[in-house]
Amino acid sequence: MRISEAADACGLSADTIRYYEKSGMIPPIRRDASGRRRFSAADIDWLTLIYWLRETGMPLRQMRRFFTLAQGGPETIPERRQILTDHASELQRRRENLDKCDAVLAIKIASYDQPKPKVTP
Amino acid sequence: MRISEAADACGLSADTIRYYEKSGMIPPIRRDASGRRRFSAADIDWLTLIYWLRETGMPLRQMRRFFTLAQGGPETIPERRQILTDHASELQRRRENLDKCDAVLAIKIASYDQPKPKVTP
DNA sequence: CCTTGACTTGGAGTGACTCCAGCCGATTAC
DNA sequence: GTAATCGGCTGGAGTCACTCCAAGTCAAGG
Repeated sequence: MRISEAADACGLSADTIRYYEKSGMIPPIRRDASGRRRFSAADIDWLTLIYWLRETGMPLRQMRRFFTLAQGGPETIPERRQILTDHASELQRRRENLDKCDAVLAIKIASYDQPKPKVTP
Repeated sequence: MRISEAADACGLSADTIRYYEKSGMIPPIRRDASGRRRFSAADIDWLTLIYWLRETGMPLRQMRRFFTLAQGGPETIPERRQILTDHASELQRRRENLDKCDAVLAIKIASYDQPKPKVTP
């Protein structure tokens, strides 16, 4: 797979993939004879996970940590699991924020329908 | 109210409030004799709305647009309402993303518990 | 009067991209 | 066969939304 196909497959842009490779959040991608990246299915899997972590706001620092651990052996699994479960709790917090914001928006929008509530009309 | 109190009240940092004032997303705040900002209750209300919009990822460009409209008369209400309802749909999209990411995380976490599914053992 | 602490400004630094110039190699068009 | 086009390469500049800092002002407390 070439970078444009990889980008389509995982949802990240080609620029972002190159940037992630440069900054060590994904393994160095294999190159063909003319120096172009060729992505394996495993690369795509990794990029897809990264895509979802990013999409829900995981900082790159933490992704990098996760990647470094994944390079190590299975003894790093507990910490990897911890990072993912921590992120899952973060998602819960975000969901609550969305709810709160929904409420604020609903109140604000409603206030446009009843623009000036008179005091004892 | 002074800036530190305003920051506590709305959830934004003092630096962020100053930045938002500089870049025209909130009205210029009244100053006291020695040039310090004094925040009214209306200022805090505005900042609190801004806080929730930002917290759920509204770009500053759009907040600025919304603020500019709010400076205008009630004839800008339809567009203001539109911005808020658009943002509410965006929140819905984000909520779906969170769900999707939850699923991806659950699968990944589960894979640590059953690390190597043997093919017909 | 001196210190402390909260505030002011302008400007530099950061994270995470995003875009672009200028180059190279492969494919297609004539 | 060679010209044009396409996709990809690198390094570096630009952007967005802060965040931090230096250097200065001002007010209150001891």
